Amino acid sequence: MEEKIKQLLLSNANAVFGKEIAEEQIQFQKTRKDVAGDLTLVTFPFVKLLKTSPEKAGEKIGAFLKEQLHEIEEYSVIKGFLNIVLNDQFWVSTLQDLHKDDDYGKAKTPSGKTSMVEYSSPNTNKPLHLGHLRNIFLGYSVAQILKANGDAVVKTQIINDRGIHICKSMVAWQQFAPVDDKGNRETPKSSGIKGDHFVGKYYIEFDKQVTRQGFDLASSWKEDDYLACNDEIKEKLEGLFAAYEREEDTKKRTKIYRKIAGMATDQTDMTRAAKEMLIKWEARDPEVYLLWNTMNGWVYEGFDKSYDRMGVDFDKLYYESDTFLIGKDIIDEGLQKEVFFKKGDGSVWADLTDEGLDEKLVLRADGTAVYMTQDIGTAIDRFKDFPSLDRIIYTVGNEQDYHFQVLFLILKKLGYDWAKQCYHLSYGMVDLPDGKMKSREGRVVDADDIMEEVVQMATASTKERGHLDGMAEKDRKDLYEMIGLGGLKYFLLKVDPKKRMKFDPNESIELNGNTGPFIQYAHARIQSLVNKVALDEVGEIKINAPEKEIIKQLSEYPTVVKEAGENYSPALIANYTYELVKSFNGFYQQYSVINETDEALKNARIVLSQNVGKVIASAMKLLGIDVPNRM
RNA sequence: GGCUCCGUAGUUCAAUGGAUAGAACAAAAGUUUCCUAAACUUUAGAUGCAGGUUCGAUUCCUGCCGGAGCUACCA
Repeated sequence: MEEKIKQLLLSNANAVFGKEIAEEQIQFQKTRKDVAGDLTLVTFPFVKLLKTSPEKAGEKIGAFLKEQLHEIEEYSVIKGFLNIVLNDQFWVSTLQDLHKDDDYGKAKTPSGKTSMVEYSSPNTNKPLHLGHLRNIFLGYSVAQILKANGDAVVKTQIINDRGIHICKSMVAWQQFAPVDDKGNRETPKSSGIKGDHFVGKYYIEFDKQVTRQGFDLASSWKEDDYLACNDEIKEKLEGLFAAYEREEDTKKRTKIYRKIAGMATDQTDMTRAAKEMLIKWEARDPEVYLLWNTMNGWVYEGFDKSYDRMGVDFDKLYYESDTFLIGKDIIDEGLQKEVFFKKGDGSVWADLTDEGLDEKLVLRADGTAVYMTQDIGTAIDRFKDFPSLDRIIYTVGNEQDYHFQVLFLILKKLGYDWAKQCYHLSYGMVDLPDGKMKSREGRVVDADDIMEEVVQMATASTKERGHLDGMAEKDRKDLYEMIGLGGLKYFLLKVDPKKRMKFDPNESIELNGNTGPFIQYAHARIQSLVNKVALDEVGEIKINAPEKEIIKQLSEYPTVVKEAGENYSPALIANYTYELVKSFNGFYQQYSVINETDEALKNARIVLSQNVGKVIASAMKLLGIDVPNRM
């Protein structure tokens, strides 16, 4: 309808306004709740053009439109706002149309675009945490939304299975894992710990031990009057040690301790062991490779279980152990082409100072790859694998904004046209009440734990309501999962992805109010309702104001799906659905559907309810959330 | 220090430059002979500060105050 009015005004601009107008001047918005109207045109933009008051402009346009369009019942002008009331017939046919549409909300024609969505880029040295959950749910949902908008979508994952951090877990396991009487080290199987958690335990152990070693080393330097250090470091260390001994507050003391240890950590035996292992790994040392394969295998077993519970999947996997080699080749080529340059120590850099950025390391002096090396390789590999690819969407936290700015720039400098089609879907961090999560220090909300917890909560509150008489045990279990995970997903997706969000593990995830279960409950109730009536033939339909309001909301759904796609924002879908459900709940409370005596009105309410249910299910599907028929 | 992002009810979140800044939770008070009360209805409560642009600013610009991130031969 908006489009119809827009076209009408544009093509009759001379008749109505006496001159041509620009499309941007025609601005619609939703009519305020307390004002009669279904559609509001903002008339301020015409004031200057027509040299008249906003009221007069509104009158003029209103009169013209009413004359032209039979759908317009009446209109009113309040200040700069032309409020248009559409007649009931328009809304009845709107309802009938969307009722017939099984794919309501989705694009009617393919966009012709192929989009790759990367979400989840786990390191294989520790289990997933709450931050990954936001990342994974966000990326999965964006993939669904892009599909709904007609894209062909490839869901992918980049598995960071190599690098110094992996070597740290490996070194720690070699050095600290308990050995049984047969001489075998502890494994996930022997310890009963899930594989990813098992490896993560050793990564944390590495950090703990290396910190202690670092401190000890620095202390020994102190004994020897910092013989091993230059003056600047010596001075700093002296100051830190003095502060350490003076400080009484344990927390601050720990902080200083870490700082001292950090300064010396690079020189410890453990760090050296990890670095040596990385070099051996890149040289494909058989022993190191075996260890690496074994430990990564443990982690994948764990990840698979987690992904399965999350209900997400991938079409194609990329491993950095493969793509870093491509990256290294490209670095060579880039050196030839003088996109990169080599420093005296052998390290390779990209000079981005002309672009207002700094120099960026792309290969270490010892020849090993850094993150950037493999990210270059991965991108190239992807466009090789999928020649029809139009764009890659990287779902990665905003702490890496700079990294992606640099990556895309380097790809462009290397001459890849598609670099401009790469988009960093940058989402805000999940904060705990006392700040950021630090996985290195083990200060995280674990993904498996939080999933389990929220399902437990869903189980408890569902049992409490007791709506499940006659339901099989298996179905109940599935329902608890659906509600728990639905609550968790909705919680993480309802917030604008770009914004940082807070999560308090002590306050459990809310299941009342603006939540997943609130929406799931509305769906269950609607199913229960429509199951009570025969729906084969829709007879005559009549609507009143309350029905009209909800039809209006339903009619906005396709626009919301489109906007969610354009903005990569599942939050828009979540908020829309919440508003829809709130309206419907109010309606449901006040008016009876199956006891309505006016047949035409009853028909309308049944069809309306059914389609609210349809849109709820469709919208939640786009968020990766399932909805139950009973709860 | 440089660059970037963020400051909205007690708390967690909304608001393409548009009308009287919306919800939820927490607080207070109600609604079950009736389609699932995980619901519904009331009440109270907010744009960090100071300027500027605009018919109109939570939104855009400048400064200040407060918080975060990046600025690693970490990932």
